[in-house]
Amino acid sequence: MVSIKDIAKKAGVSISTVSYALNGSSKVTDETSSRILAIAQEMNYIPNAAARTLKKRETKILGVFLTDFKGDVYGDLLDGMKELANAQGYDLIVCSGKQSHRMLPERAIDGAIILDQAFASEELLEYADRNHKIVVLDRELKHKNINQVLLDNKAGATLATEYLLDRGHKKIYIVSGPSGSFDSNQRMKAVKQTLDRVDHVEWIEIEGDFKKSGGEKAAERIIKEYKEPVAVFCLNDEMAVGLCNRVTDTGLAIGEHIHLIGFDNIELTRYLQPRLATIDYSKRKWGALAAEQLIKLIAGETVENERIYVTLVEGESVGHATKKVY
Amino acid sequence: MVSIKDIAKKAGVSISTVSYALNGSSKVTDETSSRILAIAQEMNYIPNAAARTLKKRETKILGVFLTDFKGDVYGDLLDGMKELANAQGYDLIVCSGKQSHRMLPERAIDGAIILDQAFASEELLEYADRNHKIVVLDRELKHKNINQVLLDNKAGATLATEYLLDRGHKKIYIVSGPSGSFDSNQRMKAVKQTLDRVDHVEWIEIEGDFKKSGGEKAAERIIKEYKEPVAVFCLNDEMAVGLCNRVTDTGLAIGEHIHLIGFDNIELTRYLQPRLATIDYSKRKWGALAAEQLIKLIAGETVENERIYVTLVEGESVGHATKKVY
DNA sequence: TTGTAAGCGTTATCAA
DNA sequence: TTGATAACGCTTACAA
Repeated sequence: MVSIKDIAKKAGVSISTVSYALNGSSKVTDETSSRILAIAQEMNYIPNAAARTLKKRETKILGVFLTDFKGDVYGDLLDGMKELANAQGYDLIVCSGKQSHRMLPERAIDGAIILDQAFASEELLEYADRNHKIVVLDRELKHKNINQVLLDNKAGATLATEYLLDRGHKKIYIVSGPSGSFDSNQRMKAVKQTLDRVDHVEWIEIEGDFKKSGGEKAAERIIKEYKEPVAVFCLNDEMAVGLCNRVTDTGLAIGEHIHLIGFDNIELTRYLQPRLATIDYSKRKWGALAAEQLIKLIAGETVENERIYVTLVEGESVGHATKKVY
Repeated sequence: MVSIKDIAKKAGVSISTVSYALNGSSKVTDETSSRILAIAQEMNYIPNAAARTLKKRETKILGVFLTDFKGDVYGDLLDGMKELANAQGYDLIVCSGKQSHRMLPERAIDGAIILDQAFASEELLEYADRNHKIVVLDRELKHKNINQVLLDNKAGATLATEYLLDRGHKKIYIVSGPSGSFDSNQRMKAVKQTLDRVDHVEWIEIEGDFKKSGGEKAAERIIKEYKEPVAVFCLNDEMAVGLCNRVTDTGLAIGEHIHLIGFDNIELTRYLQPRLATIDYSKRKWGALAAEQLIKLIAGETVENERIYVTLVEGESVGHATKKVY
């Protein structure tokens, strides 16, 4: 491995001069500088990240922590983060699993973006106490070293619920996420608030898991209980997909007997028939904003918590209820 | 930041004793050791990765390089890698984009797994020459520091083609991947070999891109040229999904007018109607094997190139051709 | 069993 | 403008 020492020897200068030259400092003459640069090139010099990090106490790397590498939400989100990070001179790495948590306290990364309910809040607070910078996308956490960039779940869930109500539906199933999920809980709360304000609407909560299997299970129950057209709000699209899938085997039709709306607008839904009504938001922007906030935190700037806005996407999966008189 | 120096001071021992204790060396008495460990705990000591790496010249981190963070193939593949890596004491990080390449030469990782056609082979060979360890999943590359773990594309493409032939199809469209893709080229070659051996079969190649849009475009051409039932082999599932999607708008039916087979068995296809015939392989095993080979390379062991075996998954997307007499 | 000290490859301070 | 040198936090050969 060739180090600045080797270059210094070959160039007949000191290591500090080499370091300055390599870092483009104006302290060294253009002449020496270009001579050193040429030698470095010729010797195939590559700086050593560990040494630089040890000295500078920064890696210029951001880490994102995910529950697993599956999941349809991640693509654009990560691309958005990467794009912004790169533009600011940072690299982005994606990690998953408990083992990789150590990267933050051991300073293998300059900061972390969290999208993993399995990453305990207490652990995050510990790291924040040690002055590590964190952005959370999946919970509320108050700390000077932690910033939140959260979806406007309340607006989204309200939008979806009102959409069903506007179309005259009087019986609504809500398929929730796992009980620990922040997004699920927030969405559920908004749904209840909205429904509590109206009369003559029956609603039933079914506990789901944010995965396709949860939607399938919910479908089974709904089919069994089926008497007349009903509406269903799956608190995420992935469950809506599972539900659709399960329903197509039966005589019931989405958008006619079962009126379905989801949340997330994942790519997969574009391949559903009929098109799924859902709640949309820019995953790319979400990622970029998270990265931006993290970089600001690292730079020592104070930042406000941010909110990602959502919109309703209509779809033929929700039709009008057949009129009834009470 | 608390370092071993601080612990040494508090414990009244030297830093080397602290280091030995922390690393569980038997050179130090259990008594001193546990005293030191207690103090370390109490002081909230966390080792510094950069310092350790600088000294030991290893990070215990493996890097995977992907084209982007989208793509349906990755989930299980990455989980498989992570699982094996973790079991062997390694962490896995996922990187994307040219900027992150530096992690390998700068020694921020101990080795790399490549699944990104945009990562030039010349660049990889340079790194290999510098003694960095690499496993490639998307090309053939001969070097003592590079190992290949490739899909058995030939077997898969042959299986798929023969499946269509067995069912009596006489006109077959092949939708290829982008021209630079190793997988596409290998699959295409096997298709041609198989088809060259039979008579009375007409086949047409359509250049695709391995993305949904490529399948959609191919669908448009096939629909325009449609006279009687035809077979289509999309060289990956994602294009098959795009093709299906485009076809459902027309009067033509998959499995009846257009007999379709894909390659990859991505999760998405499970939500297609009718079920897509395709070529399957264990993405999890593929990932695990890649990680295993890389770790062996890093350990200095010599390893043989490996091959991932594939199987045919039948589906209603391919029916029997209506008999014809020539 | 414990301590001393060198060294990993950088950056950065201070002198020259 | 350049050079000597300390320091970053750790591991490890060698000495005590």
